[in-house]
Amino acid sequence: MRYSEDHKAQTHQRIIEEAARLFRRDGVGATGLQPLMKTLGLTHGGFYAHFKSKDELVETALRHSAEQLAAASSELSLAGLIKGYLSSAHRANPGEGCPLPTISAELGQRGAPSMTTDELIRDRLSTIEAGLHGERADEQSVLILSAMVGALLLSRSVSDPELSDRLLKTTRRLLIEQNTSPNTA
Amino acid sequence: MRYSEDHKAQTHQRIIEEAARLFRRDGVGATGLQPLMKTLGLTHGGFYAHFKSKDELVETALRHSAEQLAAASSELSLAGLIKGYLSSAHRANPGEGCPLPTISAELGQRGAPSMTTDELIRDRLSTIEAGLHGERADEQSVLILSAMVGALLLSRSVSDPELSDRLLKTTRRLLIEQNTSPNTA
DNA sequence: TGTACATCAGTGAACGCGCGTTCACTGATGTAC
DNA sequence: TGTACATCAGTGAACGCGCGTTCACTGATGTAC
Repeated sequence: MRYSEDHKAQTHQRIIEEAARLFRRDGVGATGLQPLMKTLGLTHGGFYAHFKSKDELVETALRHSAEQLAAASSELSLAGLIKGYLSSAHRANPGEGCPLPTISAELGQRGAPSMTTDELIRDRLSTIEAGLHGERADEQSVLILSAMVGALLLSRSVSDPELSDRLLKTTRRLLIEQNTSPNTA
Repeated sequence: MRYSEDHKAQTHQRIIEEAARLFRRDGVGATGLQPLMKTLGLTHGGFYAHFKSKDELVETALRHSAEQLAAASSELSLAGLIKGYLSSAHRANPGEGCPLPTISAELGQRGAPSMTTDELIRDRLSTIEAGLHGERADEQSVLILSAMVGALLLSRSVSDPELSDRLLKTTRRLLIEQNTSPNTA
């Protein structure tokens, strides 16, 4: 069956979006192409009309996640960025959130670290740095990003909800106190 | 064949140690029981004389990693702990290092977060807190642990060695500067 | 001391399963005449 | 305007593979007599 002009482009985009969600929520290795395509109401064979391999989809989906996140946080103040990143909502929805705590370990272990991770991290560092005032903003931005990623990762890995809250909220409060002036928060 | 008295206990321990290494280096999902047993010069069927399931081994190996790490860092000052954690050696050898940056995301995604992760995190927080002097040592310890885990994770996920170094070394320097007095470092 | 038997860590084939990937095919639509 | 043909996104069976797990078996050693 032949479809309307932009039908393929739409399907292509739907695959990327669903993959970006599942890769972050369940992990890359734990996400099969067959279940992924089924979720979209398609059969798995058709996947290869859109992507050369699963690896190519991983790369594309990671880039999509990065762009989506960049767009969502571009208007925020530094305090707003930290609040959103270290929020219960972000913790509860890894599929819609930052890919760094969820899939960067796996990508590193795969032995094929992509440039996209580098770009994502550099972007994040620039955004944070732009919201800082001190002399060593470039250095402090590294500490802030590391703490945000680490705190979110740990808060999701823990089974005790109180410990999870403590990790998330304490990091959030200290980062805001130590890096933003009260009136701009 | 029947072996000497403690032979089984020795094999049991060898499985745990190799698993702890491979789970951290390659990930839990990417580590098969068949290759694991082969590495030890055994066949895969014998695995079930030692463990009920792979999940049980995961739990046991994680606990082993945690205890090993606790022992290795018990004598260190806070500055020493931070230096060792955010060192090139630790970055280069995930199999011998902290399990938090390597497998906690995967354990969280599996949906079966274990109490062992909680214990490991609480232990680490206590150790860090004991090395701090200010009033809010309990809060600051959370920030420090988050930053250490995040920085190590990111430094391993990146493809540009310069960016990796920047993440590792900047976080190390700032954490030490901001949390230890010069004479005790 | 010598022999028969019990033990059980480890063997290796087999199980069903889901994985990523390939490929001959389908059939609705667009194009050519 | 009506018909023949080309296109190609999507179908679904099949491929080899490695996974976790099961199980009947092996055979060196310890124990019982």
